[in-house]
Amino acid sequence: MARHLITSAIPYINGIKHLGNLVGSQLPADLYARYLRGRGHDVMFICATDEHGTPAELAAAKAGKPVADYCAEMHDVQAEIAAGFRLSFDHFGRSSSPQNHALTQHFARVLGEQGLIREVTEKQMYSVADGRFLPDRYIEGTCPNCGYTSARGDQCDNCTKQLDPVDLINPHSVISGSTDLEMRETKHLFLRQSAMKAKLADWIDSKTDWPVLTTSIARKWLFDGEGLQDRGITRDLSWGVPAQFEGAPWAGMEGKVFYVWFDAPIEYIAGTQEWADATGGDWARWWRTDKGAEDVTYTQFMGKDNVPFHTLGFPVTILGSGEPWKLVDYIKSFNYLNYDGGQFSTSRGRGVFMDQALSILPADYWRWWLLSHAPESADAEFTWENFQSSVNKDLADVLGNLVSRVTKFCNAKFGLEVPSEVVLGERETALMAQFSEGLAAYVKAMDAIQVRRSAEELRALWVLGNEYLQAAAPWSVVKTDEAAARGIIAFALNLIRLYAVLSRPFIPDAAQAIMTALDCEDWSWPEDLDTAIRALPAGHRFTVPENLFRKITDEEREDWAKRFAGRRD
RNA sequence: GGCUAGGUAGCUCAGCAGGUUAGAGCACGUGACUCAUAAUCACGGGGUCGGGGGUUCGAGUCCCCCCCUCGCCA
Repeated sequence: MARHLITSAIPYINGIKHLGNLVGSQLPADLYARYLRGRGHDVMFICATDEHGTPAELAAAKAGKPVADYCAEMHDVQAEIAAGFRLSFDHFGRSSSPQNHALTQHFARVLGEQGLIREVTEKQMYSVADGRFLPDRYIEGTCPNCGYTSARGDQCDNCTKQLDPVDLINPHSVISGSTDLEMRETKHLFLRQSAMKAKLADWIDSKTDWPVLTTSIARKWLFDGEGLQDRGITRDLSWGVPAQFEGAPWAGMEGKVFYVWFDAPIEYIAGTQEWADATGGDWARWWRTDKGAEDVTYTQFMGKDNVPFHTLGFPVTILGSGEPWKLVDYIKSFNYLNYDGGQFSTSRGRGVFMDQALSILPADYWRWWLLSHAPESADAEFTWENFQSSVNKDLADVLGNLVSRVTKFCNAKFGLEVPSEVVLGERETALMAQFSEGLAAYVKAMDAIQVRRSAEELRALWVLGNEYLQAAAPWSVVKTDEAAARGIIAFALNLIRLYAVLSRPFIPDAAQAIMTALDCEDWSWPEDLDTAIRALPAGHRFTVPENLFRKITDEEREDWAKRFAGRRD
């Protein structure tokens, strides 16, 4: 039994995420976590909400709520939706937790003591009326380029020109509307990533088995242009981890907090501490190599936009601390999922959001499609036609119908119990050989976290069941040799139990429905097929389950395509 | 403009340490079967692997140039 630490990139707090976000990190992480648990390994699967920063403040202001209240509410909303998708986190934490406050300040202090943080004085826009410095996004004015009156301090949304706040005509504070703005000197902390460049480069070079997507992005940031740059890790906000604290190796940082990309990954650790505090568990054995984590395999999942923070920023924090923290072993990154010829868009409400998805169909339908089309080698594309045909064919026809025809046939001819012991005849032995080969391919793909390939191999196993049944034809055999027909069905029922076990990482609800119908609780992984195929003995009672999956009709498909094309209501 | 990843059957994608007639699923056609959610199974049609050069006995698979798409950066 091995020990696996798994983290998913933590979703930002300002609203409900769309399917592209889901398939880029949380869902494949869940697949892997479930698979490893299924194999009997010890798994710690951590996720959280990323709550600090400007967008959270803006979203809270828009909702007319204090930012702390807003985040608390949205965390609960996201947690509920995650549960709806059956994401099996051991803990779904919050980057605003006391644990993360303390740990982020701990890392900042240690990094400061290691000489990896420097103070930088720069000029920034200050709002006298608001009594605070304003991030670029908090300033609006008229674009000097196109005349758009609501251009932001960092960029004009109308003509997309990159701007500096001082470029704006009639600049004003987004918070108060005040035009009483002035440039003032201010001090920020920078993480000296550049000092760790060689070490990071060696580390990345040593990861020859990582996805190209991961290493190529890391190398680009390491070597592109002038190479890896130091990055500011503080911001002028009130919502966040205070940058001035007792024992801090610097002064004058009052009113500033750490920037999200610094504290967000630290939440992986703090989230585990939250779990420990809630359950009485031991977090250190997962994260401290001096306290039991030396044999932990740590895998991170994320979309490609998050790769720089996980290959450079966070490792600088971990390695630079000089303390024995567990460093990531494997980074699985994903491309983007597009929606019907364009991008998913949170701001324009284009595409399907997680809550909407669940309101239309149960989690398994989405899990199956998303995972079997995960954007691994390139950006992938969601279309309703593809979704409909995949779900109908793979889930309803290939798997669902197999379970249905076997259980119903048995009930009709022999009643609601396994009608015979499993006896491996020539046909069954041949199938077991094929199955064994297919299972090995499935396991190999899962071990390598090849998501699409895994789905393909799993489906191939389902198909074997149909091939077997079709060739064995118990419905005609029963007319001349009832004992033989009983044997075929006993074998098929046991095959179905195996499908439940093997399919659980992808479609946990359907897997449970099968097991419940079979009145079985043996979820153990079929390390030995010959034993596993006999798990349900003769006379074992079962029930005929409701159809596992329904089909998506053309009318529904057209209706949904129309509904999600534009504005989210 | 720089960089990344791509451009392979109608659709979604595999394949790429270069090597027999280029694969899968879906869709399509024919047949089988009738237990099952008009499901399943078998067989078949269909691609000059973005374009052009080159290396090689041999190239979707390596090199060069060009075109197109997506994203990141400037």
